[in-house]
Amino acid sequence: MKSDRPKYKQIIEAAVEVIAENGFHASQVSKIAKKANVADGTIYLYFKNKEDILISVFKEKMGSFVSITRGAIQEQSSASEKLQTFIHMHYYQLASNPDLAIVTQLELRQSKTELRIEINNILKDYLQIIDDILEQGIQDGEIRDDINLQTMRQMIFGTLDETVTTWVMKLQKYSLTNETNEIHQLLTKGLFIADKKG
Amino acid sequence: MKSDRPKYKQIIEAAVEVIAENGFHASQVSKIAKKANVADGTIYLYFKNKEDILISVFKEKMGSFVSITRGAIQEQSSASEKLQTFIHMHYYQLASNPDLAIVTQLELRQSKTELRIEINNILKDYLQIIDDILEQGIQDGEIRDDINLQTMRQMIFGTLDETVTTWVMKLQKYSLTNETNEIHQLLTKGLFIADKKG
Amino acid sequence: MKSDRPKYKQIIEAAVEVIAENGFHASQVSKIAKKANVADGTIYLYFKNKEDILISVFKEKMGSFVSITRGAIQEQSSASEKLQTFIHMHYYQLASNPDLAIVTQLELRQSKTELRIEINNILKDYLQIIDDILEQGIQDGEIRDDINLQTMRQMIFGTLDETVTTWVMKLQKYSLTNETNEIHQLLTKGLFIADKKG
Amino acid sequence: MKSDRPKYKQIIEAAVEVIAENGFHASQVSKIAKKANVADGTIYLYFKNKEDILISVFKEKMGSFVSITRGAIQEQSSASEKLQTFIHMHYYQLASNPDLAIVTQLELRQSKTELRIEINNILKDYLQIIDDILEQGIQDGEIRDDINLQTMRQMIFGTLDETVTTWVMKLQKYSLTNETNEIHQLLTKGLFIADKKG
DNA sequence: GATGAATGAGAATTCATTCAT
DNA sequence: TATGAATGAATTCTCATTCAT
Repeated sequence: MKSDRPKYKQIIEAAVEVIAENGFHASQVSKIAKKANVADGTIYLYFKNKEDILISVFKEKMGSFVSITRGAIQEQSSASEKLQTFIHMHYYQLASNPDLAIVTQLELRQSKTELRIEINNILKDYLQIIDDILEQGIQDGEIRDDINLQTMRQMIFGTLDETVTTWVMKLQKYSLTNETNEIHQLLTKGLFIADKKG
Repeated sequence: MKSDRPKYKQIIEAAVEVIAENGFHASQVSKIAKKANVADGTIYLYFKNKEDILISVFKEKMGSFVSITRGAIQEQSSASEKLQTFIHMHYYQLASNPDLAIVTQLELRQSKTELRIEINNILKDYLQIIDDILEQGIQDGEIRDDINLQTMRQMIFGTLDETVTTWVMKLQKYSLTNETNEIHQLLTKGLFIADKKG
Repeated sequence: MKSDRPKYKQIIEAAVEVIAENGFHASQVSKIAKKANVADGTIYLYFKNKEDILISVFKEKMGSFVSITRGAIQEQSSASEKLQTFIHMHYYQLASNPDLAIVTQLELRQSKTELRIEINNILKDYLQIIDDILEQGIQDGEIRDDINLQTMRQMIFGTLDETVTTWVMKLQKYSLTNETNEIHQLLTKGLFIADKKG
Repeated sequence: MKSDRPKYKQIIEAAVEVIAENGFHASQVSKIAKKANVADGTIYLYFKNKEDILISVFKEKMGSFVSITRGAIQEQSSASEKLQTFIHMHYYQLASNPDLAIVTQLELRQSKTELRIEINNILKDYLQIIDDILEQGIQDGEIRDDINLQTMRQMIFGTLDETVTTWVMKLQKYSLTNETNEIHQLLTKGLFIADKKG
């Protein structure tokens, strides 16, 4: 399996660094090869083309993202706690990998539309975690069942994504994980004051 | 003022069409010039460079977006109604301009990081509308004051943005404006069932 | 018309020189551009791609080849004289343009098979001259009518082509035009001694 | 002797097939290796480089061409019969190996100029057969002695070569061997009607 | 202002060849 | 001998931008 070969990982790691530093378009394949200590041509033994490197970085990282996040969540019982953990892990993992955060929030979006579709497919596994939490919450009577699950998931992911992008664009000057509680509050209880809801 | 000159609008409109159809990178300046019925060189009498076209499309469209949206909102009194109107107008305006939606949700994101900063600046006027609604809501005691206004705005914008992007990527197969109520509900009351909040 | 623009001819002439000197594959487009005193990109305003330069060189030169040869031939009356003139002109024109001879006899053959087909099409006008001579000769009772005209043409062209290629490969060390009479004799009377034929 | 080793022949045969099918330039060494069921590197134990494969194919095939042709010819006595047999064998052997015909008539010509010289050397043994026939014919008084032997040979070979190339490019749609008699007639008696010669 | 012919920088990718095993 | 993973040189072509008219 190609991802077992050591050079594969070498190239992936080099790519994250180089792309975060220079942006995708300014990241020449030769630059990535150099940082990975392989020949230019070697890249093409592992990746179809330059875009495939980007996709693969995302796939690879998303894979561990998913398993780590799932691991953390299953230690929680209620949907509320699970959501809290999801938010925390999302922020935590990106905050711990600023290079990766730059790649996912900025560089990955610069790809061609067709690529975006592939990216979305890879994202599905991750979004499924949200869906699972929501489903449990609905069954437990914790989460409202009068609204489309997909819509709820879009709010959650859209909110997290926007907050991370803002944080990246503000040059990561503040703690992202500190936002966890506020965001959890907002997502679960909404903008409006409860009394007013009655 | 340059935007009064007839060819300026011609080029802007041509650019929206060409970019929506081909994507930003595949939209050669010469293609835009052709569709606008001007010479290639003429583009550069109105725009600094190719990116400036993209920015200007966004600025131009955002300008009218902002004034139309503000117009609609001021007819409402409560923060809740205003937010509802904001959501509706956001969806409505993009749904009425599918080409523009493609440009804002997909193509505009493909720009270089430095450009994204400029885009964010243009966006500020639009985001200010959200902030104004939130401020009023807080003052009126309608909206919670225990959470950072910026955070709330990020949730609102992030949610809208994600829902529109999903809609564009799903090839606009369903009605976006129909989502207005659900999204308003979700944003204001949150995911969780009110009873559970106590 | 593009071939009227001065740069077109400039590039064609530069290409003949560069290709004759270096061979087609070793003739970088940039080298041709430099010799033609135009920018690399300018080449592509006049030619589809590198192969198109080669084709165009051939087309252009063949065009004048055809008209000059036709002009010379029409001053002759008998098929025999016309054939003699054809042979002479073929040798004379290539001997006067050693660079062109290298291109037609060696470099042009190195092109991809699909290209060879296009080359053959261009050649048709030239081969038609032979056919015209043969037809006249047959009608005049000068040339045998018991053999396929195409076959006769293949002998004539094949013989001329082979003699020129040999001359090019022997580094043009002898006079090609001096061969005219012998070749004419051979082609018209054959290898065998007439007496023996009876 | 390297040509005794089994993989040598394997590679040669694979090369003929691959080159005939794809053309020389599109015939990657790895493709030839795959078809020959050897590793890429193995090729280089038998051949200096990719061109050497092409040359060796030609050398190998030409070798058997020469011996088969010589064998057939020595059964004939007169120069006329020998020439007839030579023409027949030339056509027959290429018509029986369409792949080889493609390689000799089209692909082999696409090689670099230096290579063409080496090819010509290999060809010499074959051309010598023609020279031998001509020499005998001259001594026997069958063939004219007023014309350079080399020139006569060029006519013969040029004619055969052109007819075969035409046949290959016309996708081998007609019988090549059927041409034998006409070509023999033409070469020996010439284009012109005998009566006219006097 | 308007034109559009000319410019020229810039980088992904292939594939013949090598060499450690 | 045989392998095949790794190498890295080498070049076309595009297209945003300019500037003489």
